[in-house]
Amino acid sequence: MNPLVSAIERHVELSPKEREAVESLREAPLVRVPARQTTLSEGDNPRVVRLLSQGWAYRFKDLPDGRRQIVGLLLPGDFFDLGVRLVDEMDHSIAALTPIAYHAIPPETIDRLAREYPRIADAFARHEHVSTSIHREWLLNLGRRNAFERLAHLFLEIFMRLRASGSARERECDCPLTQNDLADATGVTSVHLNRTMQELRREGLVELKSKRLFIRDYDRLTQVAMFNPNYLQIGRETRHLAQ
Amino acid sequence: MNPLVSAIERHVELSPKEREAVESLREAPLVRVPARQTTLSEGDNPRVVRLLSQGWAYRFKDLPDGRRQIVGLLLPGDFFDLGVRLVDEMDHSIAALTPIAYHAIPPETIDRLAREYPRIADAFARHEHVSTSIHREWLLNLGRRNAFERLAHLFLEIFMRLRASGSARERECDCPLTQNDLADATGVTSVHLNRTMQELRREGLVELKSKRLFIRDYDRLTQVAMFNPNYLQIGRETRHLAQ
DNA sequence: CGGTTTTTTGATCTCTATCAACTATTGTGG
DNA sequence: CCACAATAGTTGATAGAGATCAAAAAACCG
Repeated sequence: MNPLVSAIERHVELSPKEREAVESLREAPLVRVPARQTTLSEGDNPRVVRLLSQGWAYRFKDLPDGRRQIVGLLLPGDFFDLGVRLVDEMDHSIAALTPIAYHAIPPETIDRLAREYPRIADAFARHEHVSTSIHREWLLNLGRRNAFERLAHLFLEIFMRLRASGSARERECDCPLTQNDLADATGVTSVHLNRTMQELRREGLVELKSKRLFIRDYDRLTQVAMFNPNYLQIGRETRHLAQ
Repeated sequence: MNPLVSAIERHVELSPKEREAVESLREAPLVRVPARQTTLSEGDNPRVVRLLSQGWAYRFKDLPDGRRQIVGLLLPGDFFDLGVRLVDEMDHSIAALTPIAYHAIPPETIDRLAREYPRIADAFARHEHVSTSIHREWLLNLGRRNAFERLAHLFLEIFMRLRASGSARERECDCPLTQNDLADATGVTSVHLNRTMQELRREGLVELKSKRLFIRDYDRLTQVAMFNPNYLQIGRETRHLAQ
């Protein structure tokens, strides 16, 4: 199953015709960006809707003095801002984490699809809604969880999102983030992140080696992270697979 | 100028007919909620779109062990989740900060308005988009600013948002949050928040007394907060007033 | 294989949490 | 309008999580 269709079908069931319409988005020009390159900067005026086809990217913001915060991860099948056409200045930046390829879709195509197929419009809206819910969960993460819990939570989110798109195995998945990236996502320094990661490892909860994440104790991990998957709006059947 | 119309008109210019259509939202039944009451809980299935007419509210999430994080403020004129009809489980809760009154609008009314008046649909979308941008700025706030900078930033956001809706004076505005609320919004304890607030006062930046916020040194405040108003998408003319 | 990036370690400092009063302010019923 | 209760703000002492700085070890890459 390809992550693009499933990212939409996770939200609504599609008729064959609708699925075909969604698939047609893949005809939009494909743009490749090397790893670690910023593809969209705060202040830019984005002119197309982007649909991530391959690779991982992240949203980030930075402060004048160089402090940086990753505010979200983009996985294959994710849109970068469906509502972007309405906005004239990006409030944040987006960079490739790995080499990526995205489809550059003219906003009119999105509008047309949404107009012709109300269920697809709903799916787009839900996709945006989930992105926002994720932001809120991250706010809780940064504001009220400690480093250990935060990292546990982040790993679980990655694992759950990948599994929902069919890209994870039973208890492992890709995770191309460096400790530096993880530190920028969890709001700690990389030194402290390193120590926190060792603790997760020592506790037999999670291991990360050669860009691959291994969940060693799923139950205890969800417990220490106080992970409640409802914010991801993953359907019942998918959530069921979690057990 | 009433905050409802201006909240929409901030985003797009309306024709008299469009303005009338927006005004018609105020015919929706008005619901009153006493201060400090939770009006919508995580897990609930919201059936209407709510438009805050009077008073302040906040979004929050909490952890099983009682830690709580405020993830956003709702001011008069704000919608609580236009996209709510698409969702079957709230990912967060909403509570009244002061006594509030909101309009309970059937989702069909929103849909109809959006269908009939594309510019209003755009305004709705922008409103949602700004809410999301605010979440991202808060992520930066919690992840990378220290307590002093965070609080300075929060005060500026409140001031700027109120001023954009015409509810602030030159250098002061309402601010009904207790120190406990401010602590929950900035991710620190109330004791530490108290000390941070004293420092802001001592430095001659901001004062808060009897629920009223006084900006004592706007320039230095924006500087220490590293405040960049672009995320609020406040129009050029409004931003101009900031000086 | 040599150079770069990433991970790891140790020592020390600082910011924020915690706990436990205490004071001031606000609000309410008599 | 006062009295008292409840809420909100303040203080001090101490503990702990996470930051900082500097450098070494390990992994990765062309």
